[in-house]
Amino acid sequence: MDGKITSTDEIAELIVYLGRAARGGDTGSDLTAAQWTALRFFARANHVSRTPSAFASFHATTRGTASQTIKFLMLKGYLARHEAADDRRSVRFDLTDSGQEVMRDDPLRALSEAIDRLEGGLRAALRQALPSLAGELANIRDTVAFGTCGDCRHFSSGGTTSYCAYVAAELAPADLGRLCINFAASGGMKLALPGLPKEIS
Amino acid sequence: MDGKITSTDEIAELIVYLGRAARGGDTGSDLTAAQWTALRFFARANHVSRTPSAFASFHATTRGTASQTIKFLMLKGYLARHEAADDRRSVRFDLTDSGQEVMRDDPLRALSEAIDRLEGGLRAALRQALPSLAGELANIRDTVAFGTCGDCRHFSSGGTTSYCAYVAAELAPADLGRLCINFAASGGMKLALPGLPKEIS
DNA sequence: AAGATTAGTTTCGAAACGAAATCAGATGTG
DNA sequence: CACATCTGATTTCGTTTCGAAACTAATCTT
Repeated sequence: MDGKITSTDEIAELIVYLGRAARGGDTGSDLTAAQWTALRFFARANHVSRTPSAFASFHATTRGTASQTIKFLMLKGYLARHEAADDRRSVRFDLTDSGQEVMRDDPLRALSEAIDRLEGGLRAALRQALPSLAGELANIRDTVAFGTCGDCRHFSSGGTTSYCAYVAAELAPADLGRLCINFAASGGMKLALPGLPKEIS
Repeated sequence: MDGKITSTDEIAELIVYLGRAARGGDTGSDLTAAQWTALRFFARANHVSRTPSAFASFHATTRGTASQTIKFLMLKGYLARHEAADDRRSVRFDLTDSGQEVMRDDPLRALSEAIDRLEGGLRAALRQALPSLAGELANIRDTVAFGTCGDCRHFSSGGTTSYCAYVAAELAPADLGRLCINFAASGGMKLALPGLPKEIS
């Protein structure tokens, strides 16, 4: 195998390039790239996933580093810390009003705008291809994948209600489009079971 | 505008997520993420773009930081330094044989494999959508875009020959799929002209 | 009850980074 | 030509980020 550049490699590199180009936008705010990623994660994760460990896993870093990032956001007043009721080791972080507000300056908005200007068919293709890629990559790497409840195998829709078989409970409608650490792709992928679900707090 | 999560935002976040998830793969090699990005860049940039400045622009960092990363790769013996013939301030870095070899352990390979397993239509859509996104994003940000010669406005194909209007010279066939710092999207985008082209050395 | 796991945090050293200063060569203007 | 300006590359310095490891506490397993 020589160093030939294939079309596939070009795509892979473009994804990395876009991801990096989008992260630092200098919107004048005072958050670093890691802090933006964390704030974004806590804004978009469902309530069982808004923990330091889940964020560390999502961000492919250690829990220690994740703790530091979160601590800073808490000092800034963008995140509020809540202790879980069922497991006293666990904590959950939610965006404060001030955190919601600063999210409006998310530098990722520029990328979103670029996506909005894409031709509709291409955007639909992205909407289909990227989650699939995330699942495949997690499979190859043998790590946990992230995805939204609506795309998850544990999810089932019964008429007007939404149910998650993993936490064995009804889902809030808002959670349908949210990230979950217990995500399992609908295809034939392996589950990553770290134990079994607890009550939702 | 409240904090509602749109499908477009999901796509943007997925791109960032994939870009980060792909970067650190722990292939057992001794390169950091920044060093991998640099090595990959010098492996895939055409010969007028294999300079510290071009890499700094590509990687959205300063020339100083870029110099350090490159210096390390040179100490490792992965990059060779060549002084440009036409402009004696300028230097060019090329992969050594040893650099070519270590590229086989590129952690990005996992993402490439995932892309390879995509259904063909989706892969083609990515191949079309991502360069377009890169151009749009650069446009919004008012920065320089990167793209391959084959997608570039300066490029024209005359039968068996390939020509670049920017350097006013024939293109090596291998450069067609290579990154160029003088890239201009085919659409109606602005040019970033830092002067005018010199001879190719 | 004892050991193993898991969640979260803290500490510490290495790496990345931005800003600024330096130097050499190239370009532009009067 | 002389002078100012600009560009490409590098070095230094201080700050920030990050990963690894150590640590505490709670939970799970047997």
